[in-house]
Amino acid sequence: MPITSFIRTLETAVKFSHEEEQALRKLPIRETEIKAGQDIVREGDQPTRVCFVIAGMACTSRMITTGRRQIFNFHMTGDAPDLLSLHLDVLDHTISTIATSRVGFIHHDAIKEVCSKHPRITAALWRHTLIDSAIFRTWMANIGQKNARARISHLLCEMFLRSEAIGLAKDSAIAFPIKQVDIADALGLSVVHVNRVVQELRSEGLIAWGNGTLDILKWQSLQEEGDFAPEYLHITRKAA
Amino acid sequence: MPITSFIRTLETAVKFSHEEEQALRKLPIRETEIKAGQDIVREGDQPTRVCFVIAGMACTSRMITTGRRQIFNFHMTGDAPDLLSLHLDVLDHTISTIATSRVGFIHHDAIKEVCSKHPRITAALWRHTLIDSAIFRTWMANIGQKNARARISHLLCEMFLRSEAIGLAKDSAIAFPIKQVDIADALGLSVVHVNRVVQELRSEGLIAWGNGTLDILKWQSLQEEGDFAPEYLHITRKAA
DNA sequence: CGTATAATTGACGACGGTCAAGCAAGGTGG
DNA sequence: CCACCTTGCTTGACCGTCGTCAATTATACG
Repeated sequence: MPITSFIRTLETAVKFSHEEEQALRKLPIRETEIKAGQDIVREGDQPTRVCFVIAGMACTSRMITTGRRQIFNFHMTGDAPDLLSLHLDVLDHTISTIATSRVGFIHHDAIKEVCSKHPRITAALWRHTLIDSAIFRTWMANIGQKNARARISHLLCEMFLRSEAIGLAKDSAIAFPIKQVDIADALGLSVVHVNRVVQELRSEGLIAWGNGTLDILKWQSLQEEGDFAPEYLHITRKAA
Repeated sequence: MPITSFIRTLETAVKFSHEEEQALRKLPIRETEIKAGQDIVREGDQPTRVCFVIAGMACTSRMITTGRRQIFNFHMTGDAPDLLSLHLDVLDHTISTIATSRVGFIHHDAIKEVCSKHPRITAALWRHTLIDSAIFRTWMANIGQKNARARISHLLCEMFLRSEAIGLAKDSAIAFPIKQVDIADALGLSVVHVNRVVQELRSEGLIAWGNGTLDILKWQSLQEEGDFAPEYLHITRKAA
C-alpha cells in the first residue's frame, strides 16, 4: 500500500488505533510517477490536494528575484511537503523532484473529513508540520551561524539519519540523488565552494560520495564537524 | 481583556463564531510582566502551558555550541511563540523578552479541551504555526541568498508591516526595541557589519532609527532593497 | 560621577563568491 | 561504433563582502 509509508511517518509520536489507520487507508489516492527535475506543484498554486512522497526524493524551494534559489527541505518516502496547503491557500514554495519519484495525491476534502472524525489524526498531521518547522529552525541556525564545512557536514548527517529511519540505509551508506548544486542552493553557498569542501571531506576519509550513493565513513567525526544533534528530527522509529 | 489580541491574531483567516470566541475568553490565563532580556522558557524545557505576548516584544532563539546565537523570529502583541509545545514535548528554542513585556500563559489541558470542542479553533491554532513556518522559509531565503543590505532592509520592512497590522504604527514609524546585536543574530551577520549597513541606510535617507523608534522614510526604496513581498506574513487585517 | 550597555569607527584579513575553463560520464543519433 | 551533446563535477585565479579585533564614543542608570 503506497500510503503505508506516510502513515508510519505520522506515527512517530503516537500509534494510531485500528479505526484511525483504516480511515487513513480508505483515503482515495491518486498515484503518479514523476521524472527527476520536474515540478510537482508551484509557488503561487492553490492546491486542492496534498501530496506525499511514496518513493524517490523531492525538495521544496523558492526562486529569489536575483535569480538565486533557496531549497528549504528535502523530502523522502513518507514525507508530505505541502500539508500546509490545508490551511494556507496560496503555496509559497515550489515542490520538485530531485530523483524520479512516485508521488501520491489526496484531496483536501477527503483529509478534512477524516480529520473531523479523528482528532488524533489532526494532531498527527499538525505535528508533522511542526517537525518541518523544527527542521527549518535548525537549517536557519546552520546557514546563519556556521561555515561551509560545518553546514555541509550537518546536512549530510541529517540526510543519513532520515534515510536510515525509513529503512533506506545499508550500513553506513544511503542512496543520495542530490547534486552539489542542490546542496549549494540549500545551504546558501556556491557550487564551487561546495565542491571544495566535499573534496576535503572525501580526502580526509570522512565520506565517500559518488554514483548516487553517500557513504559516511566516520560518523562521529562528521557529526562533530557539523555540530549535529539529531533531536530536532524527532525520529523515534529505528529502521527494521 | 489580555487575550483579545491573541484572538485577533488567530482570526486573520476566519472569524470565530460567538461561542468560539467565548470559549477562548473563558480560558484561564496567568499574566506576568517580564523585564527586558529575560528568558520566558528555555530550550530543553517541557512546557505544560503555552505563552502569548500581550504587550512588548519577545524573540525565539537558540545557542550554537560555538557560542553564536541564531534568532528565529521576533514576537509582538498577539503572537504565541510556543504553540508547538502542544505537540512536541521538548522545546528546541529559548523564548526571551526583547523589551519589558506582558506575557500570558494558558495550560495545555485547557487549550486542548477547547480544541476538542471547537475544530475551527484547532484549525486557527494550526494555521498560526503554519504562518510561523512561512516566516521561517522567508528568513531562510533571506539569510541564504541575499547580502547584508538586502537582509536588513527586508527585516525592517517585515517588522514595520507586522507592527502596523496590530495598530502599533504611527504613520511611518514604529516602536523598535530591537538592538543591532539582535539583528546581527537574526540575520547571520556581525554587529559591526549591521552597523555599517544601518549607517548607509540612514545616510541615504531610507530610514531613521534611534531611541527605540524606527521610522521608514522611503518605504518603496527599502522594499526594493530588501526584495520584500509581504504575502508570506498572511496579514489580512489593517490596523484601526 | 562611575559603571554598564549599546553604538560607532578603523584596520586588516579570510571565507567564500565569481568567472572561466577543463574533464568525465552517459545518452543520442547518424 | 564513434562523433556529439548535455549534465554534473572539478580546478585555478582573483577579488569582495563581511568577520574579527580593538579602541572610542554616546547613553542610561544607580
